[in-house]
Amino acid sequence: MNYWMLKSEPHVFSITDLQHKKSAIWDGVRNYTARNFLKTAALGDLAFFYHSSTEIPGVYGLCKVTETLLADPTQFDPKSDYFDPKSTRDAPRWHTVRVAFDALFKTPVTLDAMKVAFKPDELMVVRKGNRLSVMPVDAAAAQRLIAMGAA
DNA sequence: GCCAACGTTGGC
DNA sequence: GCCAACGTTGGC
Repeated sequence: MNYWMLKSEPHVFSITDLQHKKSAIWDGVRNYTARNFLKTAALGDLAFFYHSSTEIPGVYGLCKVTETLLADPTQFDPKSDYFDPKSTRDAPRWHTVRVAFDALFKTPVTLDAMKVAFKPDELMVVRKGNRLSVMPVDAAAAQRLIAMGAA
């Protein structure tokens, strides 16, 4: 099983939004590196839900991959901010996953806390200049994050 | 294929 | 709102 970190701006879509919806397609990823990571996600993978561009950025909980290799529907929608005129139904450019709400962290793991707890080579999100919205998390770091969130 | 200009992300 | 650190675009 793989672990991921998924970034979202909470004023657009937050983990409590996901909690209410139960599950959601992770749409709007328009970066090839991030998409390529999403394409390797497998059923049952666990993802850390990261709130970005907010007062206290950090991981607020967990979700789980329940469907893989979905064509992101927003790429076909001319009214969507994520519309991609170069994408066709036959050859979609943007694939993503569906995630289901799993848990809220008892204690959110803030970016500040992650910077203290992890070296840059241990966790991508604390690397300088990192802007990826989808990142892999290795098993050791994942276990530590889960422990920090549950404490 | 190079690279300048431009756009975006996201912390601060 | 600023700006660093990217990624993308398009002329050549």
